[in-house]
Amino acid sequence: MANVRLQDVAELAGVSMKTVSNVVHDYPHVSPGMRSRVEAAIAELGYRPNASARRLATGRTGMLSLAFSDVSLPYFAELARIIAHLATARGYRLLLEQTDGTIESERAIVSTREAGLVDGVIFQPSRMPSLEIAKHREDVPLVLLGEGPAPLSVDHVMIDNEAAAIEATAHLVALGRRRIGFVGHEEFDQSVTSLQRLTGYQLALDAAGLTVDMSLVIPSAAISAKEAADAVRRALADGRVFDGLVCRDDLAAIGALRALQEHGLRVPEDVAVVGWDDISMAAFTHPSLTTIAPDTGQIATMALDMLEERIGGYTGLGRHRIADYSFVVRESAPRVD
Amino acid sequence: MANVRLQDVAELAGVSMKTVSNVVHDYPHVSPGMRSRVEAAIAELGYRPNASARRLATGRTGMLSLAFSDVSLPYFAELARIIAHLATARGYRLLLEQTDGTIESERAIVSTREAGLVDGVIFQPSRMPSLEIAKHREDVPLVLLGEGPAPLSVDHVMIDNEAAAIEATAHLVALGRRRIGFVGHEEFDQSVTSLQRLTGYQLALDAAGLTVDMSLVIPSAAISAKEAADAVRRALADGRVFDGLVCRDDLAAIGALRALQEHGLRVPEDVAVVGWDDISMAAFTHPSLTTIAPDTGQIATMALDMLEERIGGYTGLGRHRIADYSFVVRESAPRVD
DNA sequence: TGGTCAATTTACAGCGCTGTAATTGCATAG
DNA sequence: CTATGCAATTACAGCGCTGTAAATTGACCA
Repeated sequence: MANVRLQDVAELAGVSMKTVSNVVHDYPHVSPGMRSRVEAAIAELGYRPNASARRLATGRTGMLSLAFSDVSLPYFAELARIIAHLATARGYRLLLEQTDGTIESERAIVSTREAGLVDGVIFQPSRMPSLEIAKHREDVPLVLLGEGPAPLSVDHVMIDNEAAAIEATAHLVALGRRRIGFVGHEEFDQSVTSLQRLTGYQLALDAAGLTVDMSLVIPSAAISAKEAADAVRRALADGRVFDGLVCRDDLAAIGALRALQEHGLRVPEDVAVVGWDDISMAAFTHPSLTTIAPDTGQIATMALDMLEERIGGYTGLGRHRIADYSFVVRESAPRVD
Repeated sequence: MANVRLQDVAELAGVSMKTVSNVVHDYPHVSPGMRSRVEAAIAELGYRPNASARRLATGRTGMLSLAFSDVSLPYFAELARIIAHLATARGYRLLLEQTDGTIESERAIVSTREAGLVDGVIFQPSRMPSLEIAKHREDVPLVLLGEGPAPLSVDHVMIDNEAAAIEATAHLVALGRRRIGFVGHEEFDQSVTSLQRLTGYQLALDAAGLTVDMSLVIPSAAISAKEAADAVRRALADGRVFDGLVCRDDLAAIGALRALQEHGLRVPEDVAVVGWDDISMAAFTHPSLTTIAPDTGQIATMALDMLEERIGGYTGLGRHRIADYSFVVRESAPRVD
């Protein structure tokens, strides 16, 4: 059971280490006789290759790390699932890194203390602007998710947050809503994501000839259903009146739904609500959520494609890819007839 | 920028490799002068230790793998979050492995092809019985989550599913419910978890002098809100009548809530619902969910404690630890007055 | 019987770091 | 002024695998 080495297998089979190595790797030019002899020896000794040694010799780890604030946020969990699957299909294992949205952890992601830990990193920052990321960057291939355009020395994948926010807001306008609020962005220390969505919201109101009423822009102490619900409760208690709500994400929408219902307001009759992310739960809330659905499969694929190109040695400028999204209409803000 | 080695730093500082290594590791017996000289050289060259080489030399990887069916299930995502945090605090990084609940992937988890990939594995099986796990087991430290008691050569952490199911069911009985169903377990190929919960449900009904009506035991095609909702919809369309529902997990409960509401039934007035897991969403559904809340922090801590003992060389028999849970009463099955 | 060429197989030098054992330097005691 | 002991530092042999280049084998043909 103790550590069996390539050497041991080689001795038992009476061949060189390299031949055993070739058999293990299905190297084509190995004669059938040799192959079966070696395989027998491998089976007899219960040999298993040592990953660390292989990595040291080849310089590749076969691992990618995926970094974002918090896996327990459904959007990230669902994204992690997809990326993990695709990465596995490409022969990589996935390391999970949570930053909790603190800038220190984010810096730690970008400037790794150790070399040779992973072959590449997929990172969705929430605090660091890409300018700083570009500076801190070490020589590990890196692809950013969900960041805005910026001094690009690093690859990016994102959806057009602004356009999506415009679409969501315009949908509420088309439903005849006039007092449309925005819910769930950070109160201070705005993330780039929230900012882009807010911008789209404002642009759409503007285009519809509506003015933004700042009392209807309701920040939340954190990205969570709880904080969003609290924020909306306070706004309602405060006497704010709205007939439509664009939410920073589905969690905020779920919190808002809850607060509205507690307050005796009907969704969508009294207040129409649009969420963001299309987490799987969005189809099962009551009412179900109309929401922006980023094409996470495409996001994951684009990110992995670019990452593999970098790993393969590509050193061009940062690329900036826009992934698709769709607008999923459900009960909380039904289709316009 | 190219690879700087310990050797390079040593030459620049005019000392031996080992001294540099000692500085890097904060080895106590290094004179202050030497230390600062070496640190200057490290900074000048931008040296970063190579993880693979270190691992090969020490035999430790500093990585744990966490394996379960699917990170996008909220319970697992939330568990992963906690385990990742605690693991980080103990100096480990977490590798994510999803099995999709297939027995092949589960076998792959237990009988790793490569040695030296991770120092230990935390694994929540959904298909493999622990007897088979015990057989397939390679020599990587392993702790199982959520498995039932069984031929124990492997460590386990679980909550008392049966007792919790009894408590949940008894709560509905105490609310005066007499036609209590069970929702959301697998239709075929029952997971151990579902089985234990079903057993508790039956025992509690039995203890209350109620007979189990098999038409109220509603399996679901998969562990998801969607399938649970479909199953409940079919049951209702079928004319089945119930006034209480014990759900295999919160996802099933959320699906059930949705199907009941579509059918015009009020929760909890017409049907009281109890979920399981206390995922963070459980407090924000409408109505919020009464649910079994496993102490995931404790589960994670126990698992890591045992795993570290194994990594440290402990080779005793498998231990079987029972973690706490609490019963959280919310709107979907309110407190008995 | 060689000669030629391609298919197999091998020897060996690292990959970069750590553990062990040995060595050096230096202060204190005798 | 030497003996003693301890702290600081070093030399070096691996950890187990792979890539390279060279060696061997064998088939086939002249």
